[in-house]
Amino acid sequence: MQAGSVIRALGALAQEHRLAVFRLLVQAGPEGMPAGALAEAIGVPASSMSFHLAQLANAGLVAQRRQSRSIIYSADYAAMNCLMAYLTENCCGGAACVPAADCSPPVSEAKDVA
Amino acid sequence: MQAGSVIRALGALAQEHRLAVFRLLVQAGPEGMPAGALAEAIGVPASSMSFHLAQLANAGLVAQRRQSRSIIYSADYAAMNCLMAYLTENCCGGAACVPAADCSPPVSEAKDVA
DNA sequence: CCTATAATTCGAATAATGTTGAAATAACGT
DNA sequence: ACGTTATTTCAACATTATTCGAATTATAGG
Repeated sequence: MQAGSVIRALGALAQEHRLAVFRLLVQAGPEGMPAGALAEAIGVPASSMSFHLAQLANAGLVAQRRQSRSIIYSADYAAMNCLMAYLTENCCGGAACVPAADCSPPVSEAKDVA
Repeated sequence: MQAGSVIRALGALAQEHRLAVFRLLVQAGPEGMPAGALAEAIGVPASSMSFHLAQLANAGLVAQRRQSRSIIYSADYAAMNCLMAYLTENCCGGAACVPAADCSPPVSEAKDVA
């Protein structure tokens, strides 16, 4: 995976609605969900959802197929795997960066640090 | 890890210069690198680098410490691990999404798209 | 052919990010 | 205190993202 693709993929996921959509699609499995259902689930107008889905598709994170009048989107698990692989190999130095890591929130998470 | 933190981390890495900086810092190891060296390595003015480093720090991906006149930045491996963990658990469904995955570029990828 | 449904594209406003030089801050040596 | 070096902060500007209604395209059924 090339740096350019990685940046597109990261950028696609670095947005509230799109991250939510992608997670919905992962949960939905290979069957996927139609665009309209996603728009309703997330609570954005159809045109906005279309924009976000285009970003995810451009990043290669979702696939689309037409089924009658609906367009069904589904998560591309392989692409997600590739992204993870890149982050592991090229950003984490080829192995689990650090033995364990806690991952529990340090304080309140409300104000964030500087 | 919270969705908000994840979005900040993804957004921090979803930028050419910042991804490059982060990878440099990972390579540099725990010793890290001073801001000036990073600016020169990437080829951006000091004020721009400062901006990007602030984004990475805000996302919790890098740590900073002062050493004499320099401020040394270093990758926070644990944070990267947490991000990976979130992506795996919440986006890939708790396991390696798909058995293998090829990850080889489809065409030339030389020019990269937009 | 006409109507209804499902999505996308267009366009134009608003918001968020990225860039940079100049000024401010911090640490050091003299 | 002064000058030098290393970085950050400020402020103005440029670029890119996001939002969403209206218009458009595509499919299906009478």
